[in-house]
Amino acid sequence: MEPQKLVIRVDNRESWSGLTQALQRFTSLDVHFEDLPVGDFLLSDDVVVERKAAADFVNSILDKRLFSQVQMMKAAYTRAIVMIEGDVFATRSGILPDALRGALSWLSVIEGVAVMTTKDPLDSASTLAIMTRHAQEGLGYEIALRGSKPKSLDVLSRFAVEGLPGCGPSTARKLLVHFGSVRAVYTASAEELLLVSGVGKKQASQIFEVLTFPFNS
Amino acid sequence: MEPQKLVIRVDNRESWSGLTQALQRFTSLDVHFEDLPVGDFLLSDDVVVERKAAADFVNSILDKRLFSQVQMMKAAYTRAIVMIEGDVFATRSGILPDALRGALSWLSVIEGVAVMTTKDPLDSASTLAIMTRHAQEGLGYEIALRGSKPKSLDVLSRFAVEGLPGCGPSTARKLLVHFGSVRAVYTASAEELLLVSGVGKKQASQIFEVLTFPFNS
DNA sequence: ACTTCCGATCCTTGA
DNA sequence: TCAAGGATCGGAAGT
Repeated sequence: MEPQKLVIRVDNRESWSGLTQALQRFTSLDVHFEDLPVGDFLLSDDVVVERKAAADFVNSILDKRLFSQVQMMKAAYTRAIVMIEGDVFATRSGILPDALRGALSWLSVIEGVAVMTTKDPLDSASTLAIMTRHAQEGLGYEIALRGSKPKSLDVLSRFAVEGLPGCGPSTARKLLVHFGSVRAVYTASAEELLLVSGVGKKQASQIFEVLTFPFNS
Repeated sequence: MEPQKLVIRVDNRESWSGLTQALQRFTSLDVHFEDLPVGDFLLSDDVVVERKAAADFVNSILDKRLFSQVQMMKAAYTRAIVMIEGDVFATRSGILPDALRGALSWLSVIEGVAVMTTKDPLDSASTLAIMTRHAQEGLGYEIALRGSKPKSLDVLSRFAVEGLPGCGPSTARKLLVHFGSVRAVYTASAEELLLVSGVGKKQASQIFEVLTFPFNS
């Protein structure tokens, strides 16, 4: 009997792309289109792929999109893969080579996100086809190797607090640890904010001002 | 005080290579030579790297060395990385492209082994230097989740509210108009949020969850 | 991601 | 005890 087709779920934003067209020509694959909350391809319930052209990859570093995207992917799925199409070092864009190496190393070594490089959309499609088979037929049981269970809310909390003036990653974390939740941070008085180390008089009043500022129309 | 040097342990078989020479010129690194039982570089007690020139990589697929080497690396260390120097698809060696893709996919998707591709020995050295720092110190700082911020109060208010899940510019504005201030939005209950047009049941509960989620560590 | 730069915060001093 | 100084940290902007 004919082997059952593998289902690959593709985000609607990718539906027009050449890659996706190529993907549909694989008889082994059943291509479904959906609105994926994060990522571009779902190879199984556990494996998500974000695909970026080389230039996009560089841009997503520069504007910091990459980092939040990766955090979301890790939060939502047990295995996250970034697929880079083309040569990132060839995109002359003023970015330091060490910044690129840093980003790639960060993905692999720190975040544990697999990086897959491809030559062009056709290569990407072929690679996705194979990865889909591996993800669905080759994994089966050993998903356990990602240690801690994902906590997307931690990321979202930090994201929310980093919206405050003068709050970067470090101060955001301190505030959350001190107050215990986003809501507690946002209901704090200027004096309470002042108690957090790293937050001085000036910053405390700036934050408080934003929180209580009466919004006009 | 001066930061302590990072120790990278290099297998003796690699000691003569151009890569290793380049590695020794990094002032941040302290290069130790040893007889490593498996792999070519130890970035920390947990992270091992096997470095292969593109042609070697292809050969190790053909004669099945790759499979056992990876198994041994995984057995001995918690994180294994394969560094491929050069373009594997450029090595005309009769191997089918799909066999290469299969091997790369197998490493990433099934074995959970990170694959790092580099252009040449110098690129490899720079990459190893950065990976070593990441393996031993992590980033050493935290990365920002958002890009740069606006400065005027009303824009700042919107910006703060846009940190909530599913809140773009439009929804943020509606929430602010409805509640009157950032603080009021952040103290709202799920039911109150639901009253705002554009916010449905699902989004209301998501928002509420982020607000009240107890932050860990 | 990395680098550089600047201002705020914090910490030490010494009167 | 507190103010002024300098060392340190964290955020912003640019590549």
